[in-house]
Amino acid sequence: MTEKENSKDKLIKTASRLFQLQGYHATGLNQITKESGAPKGSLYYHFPGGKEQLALEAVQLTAKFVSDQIKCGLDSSPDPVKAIQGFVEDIAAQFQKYGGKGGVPIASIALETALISEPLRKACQTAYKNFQDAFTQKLLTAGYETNHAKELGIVINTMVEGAFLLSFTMGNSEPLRLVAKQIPVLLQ
Amino acid sequence: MTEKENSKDKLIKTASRLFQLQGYHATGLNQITKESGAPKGSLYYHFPGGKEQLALEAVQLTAKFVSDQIKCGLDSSPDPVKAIQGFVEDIAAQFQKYGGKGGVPIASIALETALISEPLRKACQTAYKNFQDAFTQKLLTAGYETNHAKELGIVINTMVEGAFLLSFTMGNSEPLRLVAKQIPVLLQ
DNA sequence: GTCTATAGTGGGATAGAC
DNA sequence: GTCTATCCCACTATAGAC
Repeated sequence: MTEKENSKDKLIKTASRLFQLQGYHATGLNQITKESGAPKGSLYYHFPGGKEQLALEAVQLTAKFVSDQIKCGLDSSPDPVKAIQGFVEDIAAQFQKYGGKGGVPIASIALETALISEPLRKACQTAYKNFQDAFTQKLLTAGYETNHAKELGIVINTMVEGAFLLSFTMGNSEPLRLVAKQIPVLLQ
Repeated sequence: MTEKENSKDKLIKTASRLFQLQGYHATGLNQITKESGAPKGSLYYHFPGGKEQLALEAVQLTAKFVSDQIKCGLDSSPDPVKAIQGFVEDIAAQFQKYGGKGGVPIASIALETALISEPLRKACQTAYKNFQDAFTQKLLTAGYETNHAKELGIVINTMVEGAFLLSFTMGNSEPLRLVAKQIPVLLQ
């Protein structure tokens, strides 16, 4: 295995960041190759499917990153209420650290491409399902009834996504913090 | 006053629909003028500020439409729990009626433009604030304490937006329906 | 108020050398 | 694996006639 980061990985990483920041249509392949530092001629070699394929792999990278972040965050406490609440508070803190200028993972690509690219829509769908599963698993481990845990996993995911979207738009972490505050009510 | 719809209104209405469906960058001014039926040369006469100004007025139109829809929906019952729950259920039903292909109001433009156009960001922010106020007012009328009503208004807004985004991406109204189901828990 | 033409830019994608 | 050149297309915006 190579120690150095190869061109393909650099392209995916940069694409992942730029798509999240600027959205799908506003991000050009020129900008991606330039900022990635990858050779300019290598894009269509690694991604014969062009922009769509690159976006697909970028979504998968973002999804894995976020998914790991959720699972790691939920390990902070055996109590699911404290763990999930703490996780959302962490997101709020992280949001403020970047001045609310970091973009919203997955959501931009999901909204822009769900109706025009079924592969991209499915990738975003899979991402969200994995997020939900992470919450659901935590609740199952804590003894929640199966169906209840599944439903709450989805609802928590919706709250976090919605709060992220609102905090981003308002330039203010209040929605994220308020969602964190309501977690105990929801999980009572 | 003119009985017929003027060109400016037709442009705003079409822009509002297309931006919601396709997003900001994927929607061209050519398509808007064509589908609106407005004279092709009239766009920059009515909107000297170009695409940004048109989008601004489109966001305001969408915002007013959604805001009225919320207020109207919340009038269905004096009980805030039933009213809000019924409203979210109505959204879910409406979502399914259009096969989940109607796009998400405000969110697409918010995500695509918040970092590149402060006027558009503020328009989206104002839209969300109005949505939140509608929920908050309902809770205040029902006797909820001021601060609690404000916080819940924001949280309900985040849940609806998040559920809309997830339902749209998953092509499934389940997130919206599950959020409706949790409203009584949240507002207990 | 509306029309046409066009400037000027940048997009995604391909071909063929190396 | 990488590079350069290039094609074709779409976009926003402006100028100037009517």
